[in-house]
Amino acid sequence: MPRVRHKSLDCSPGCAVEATLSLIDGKWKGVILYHLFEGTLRFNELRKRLPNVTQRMLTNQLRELEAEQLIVRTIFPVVPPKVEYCLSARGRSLEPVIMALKAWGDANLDLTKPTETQPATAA
Amino acid sequence: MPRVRHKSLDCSPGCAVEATLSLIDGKWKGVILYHLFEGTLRFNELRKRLPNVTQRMLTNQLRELEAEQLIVRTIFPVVPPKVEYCLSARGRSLEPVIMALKAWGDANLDLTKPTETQPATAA
DNA sequence: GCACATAGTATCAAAAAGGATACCGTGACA
DNA sequence: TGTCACGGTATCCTTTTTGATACTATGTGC
Repeated sequence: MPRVRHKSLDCSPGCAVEATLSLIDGKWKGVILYHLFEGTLRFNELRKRLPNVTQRMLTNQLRELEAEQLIVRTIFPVVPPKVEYCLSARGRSLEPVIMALKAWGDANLDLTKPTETQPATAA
Repeated sequence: MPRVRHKSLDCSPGCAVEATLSLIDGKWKGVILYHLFEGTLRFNELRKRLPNVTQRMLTNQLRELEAEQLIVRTIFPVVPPKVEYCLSARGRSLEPVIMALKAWGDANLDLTKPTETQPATAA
């Protein structure tokens, strides 16, 4: 059982909000989950989608998500090593949360992709 | 400007998820926002609704939420001091997010209120 | 033998988040 | 004068999260 954000929330109203947040609030977790909604991905595939993530952080966060049973990690007995990650049913049920987060971010935050897709027209 | 969770997300797909999370992921922020959806609250009213929160943490988190323009802090020129907190329009637009978090937590997490409402039947 | 691909692990350090506790300023009232 | 209500602030400390960097194990192919 990883980090417990609140020792005891005494389940006052709203505690479910905090409890859910505590499962997904580590750096990169939100975006990891977002990408896994598209389907199963391997370690390096995930890594390529997350700019600037370190191996260590990616591993750590994946392990925590796994421990909370939000994702499933499948190890293949082959060489080179092959490991796949996909959402569990429980993880998949977070879709409304993740999509609400994305929708709010898209609507309310100025997230500009410097170049690459949209050449400096809105930058 | 408080903590920046990612120096630069380069706005890869899904970065809005992380960006939004970074605004609400401090301890107590989720539940603070939840309570403010019911309406304006004073410092001590909030405090009473959050078991175990320290003054320091409550103040800090409120200040951060204010800095991100999610809440509005109104100071009344009276003694004893009177300060009110309410959601900004921007903060109010987070309702789908907060409610999705709560719904998921209610459905998927075993949040048992030790006693008070339900005398030790499920504890 | 070496290089490769893959998914890590190990170790140390820096930065950030959160906790504990005492203290503070103001006007009003007895 | 002291006490009260209120919303803090100050200070020091502990814990957690994240970062940086080097190293690892395995089979395969040259």
